[in-house]
Amino acid sequence: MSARHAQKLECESCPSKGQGIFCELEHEALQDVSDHKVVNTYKKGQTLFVQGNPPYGMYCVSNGNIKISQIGSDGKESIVRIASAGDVLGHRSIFTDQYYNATATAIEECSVCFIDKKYILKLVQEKPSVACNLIAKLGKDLGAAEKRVSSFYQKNVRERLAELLLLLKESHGIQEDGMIRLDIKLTREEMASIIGTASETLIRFMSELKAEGFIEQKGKVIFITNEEGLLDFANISY
Amino acid sequence: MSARHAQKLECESCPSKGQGIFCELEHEALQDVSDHKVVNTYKKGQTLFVQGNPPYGMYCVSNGNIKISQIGSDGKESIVRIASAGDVLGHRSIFTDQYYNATATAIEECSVCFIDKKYILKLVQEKPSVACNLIAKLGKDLGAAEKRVSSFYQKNVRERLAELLLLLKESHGIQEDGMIRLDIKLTREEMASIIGTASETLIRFMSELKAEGFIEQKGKVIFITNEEGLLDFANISY
DNA sequence: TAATTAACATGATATAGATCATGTAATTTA
DNA sequence: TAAATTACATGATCTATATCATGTTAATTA
Repeated sequence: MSARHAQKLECESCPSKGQGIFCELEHEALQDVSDHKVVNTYKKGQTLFVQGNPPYGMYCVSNGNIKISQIGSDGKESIVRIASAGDVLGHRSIFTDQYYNATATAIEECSVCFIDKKYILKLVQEKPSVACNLIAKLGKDLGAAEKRVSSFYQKNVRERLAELLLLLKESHGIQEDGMIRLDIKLTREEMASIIGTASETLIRFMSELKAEGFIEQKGKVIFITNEEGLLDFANISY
Repeated sequence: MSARHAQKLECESCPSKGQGIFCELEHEALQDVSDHKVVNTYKKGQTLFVQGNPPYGMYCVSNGNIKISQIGSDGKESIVRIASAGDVLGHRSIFTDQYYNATATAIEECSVCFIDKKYILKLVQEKPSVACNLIAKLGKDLGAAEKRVSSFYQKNVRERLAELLLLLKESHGIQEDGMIRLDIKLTREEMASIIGTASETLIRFMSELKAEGFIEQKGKVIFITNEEGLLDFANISY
């Protein structure tokens, strides 16, 4: 195995190091994690796990974006979360001992480490920092999910769209030429299924935001040109 | 202090023992938890904590029902979760180090133990079972929240109402005279703010369900008389 | 590079459910 | 116990947004 190859596989040199749940582990412990994981790459559209299947372990995103979605009985896809570098996936099902209640799909090429269920359970028992970080991650996800639940009731589509753009700015925004580029490629269909609206309706409001100078589009890439303005009518109170 | 009074205060004899996050602790450790908590009683309408305030500790419900809600900028209340015996509250904010993003209000008389932030952080470090149970609780709550997010998109009000009634049956249902009594007193306004609809709309669909023989009402109390039927058109796929 | 397919865009129309209005029943409060 | 308030109930109307329709552009695939 070449040195370059080996390095690429180590947690120690993971692009997401410092953001993940293992960030407080000392060198040896991290090496041990490294030895217990498998790195997988997924192409756009490939699934990591599928709703209804039993979980065998946890996924840890090294790079790339992954959508976690639920399919309704009518076939409608609802995206409940987007996981990026440093995020974990499938952790919920391991600890609640349930089948996956969502499907994880790569929305672009990405590398994801898989850690066996047994090992992660052991790690949580032995390394309080891992447990605490996992609790914090779940807590943040829960907070975000609860915020979304109330947004559905309290906000109209236009407000939810502004909110989504601001959230994407937080998680994927990159300052560029005096504006903010959203470094994530979502189709309008996918964006619509995040805020729970029809794609036509989403596109209409995107056009409106463009016309009003809040955002710009270059191909699929979205730029936020007036954050203040978006914040203003996203109607965010917290 | 009388023996009866003392007993009432102990975790060892808590009505919620066995359901909570401390259920795997041995006698001494549980006694230690017991020594580090304060029992509070709340009357209907009183708040345990309020959106925007900083958290000082965690709440552990001994008995009674508590609503966790978010108030929108327009004043609309959205109930994101209901906590009952054995549930914990305010845990999210402690570990994510955020202010409360919701308000907890007693919807009936209830007893709740308060555990100091420092102590619970220490406990999670030292007792893996507590950490694991907390992870599992958060995981279940997250799963439920994500399910609700997709319900908003994939289901109409009638389906969400049926879903709510079935969820309340799981958490608060009591078999009684060949039907199931929902042992929780929610106003129609509150029920509406759980499924995200106007109270008038909720009442209309409740009347419909009554007329169709799925439920019965005696005053405020709701009985489920045809669970199969509800399940049938709740459109539940998981 | 042409052909095919998927994504984006916008107009026209339909509808689920919000809002407004009004009345009754059940709790609280005086 | 009466008065006042809050919750429940149902009808009438309005509106935000879904759905249908059709065309254009961009991205795949042959």
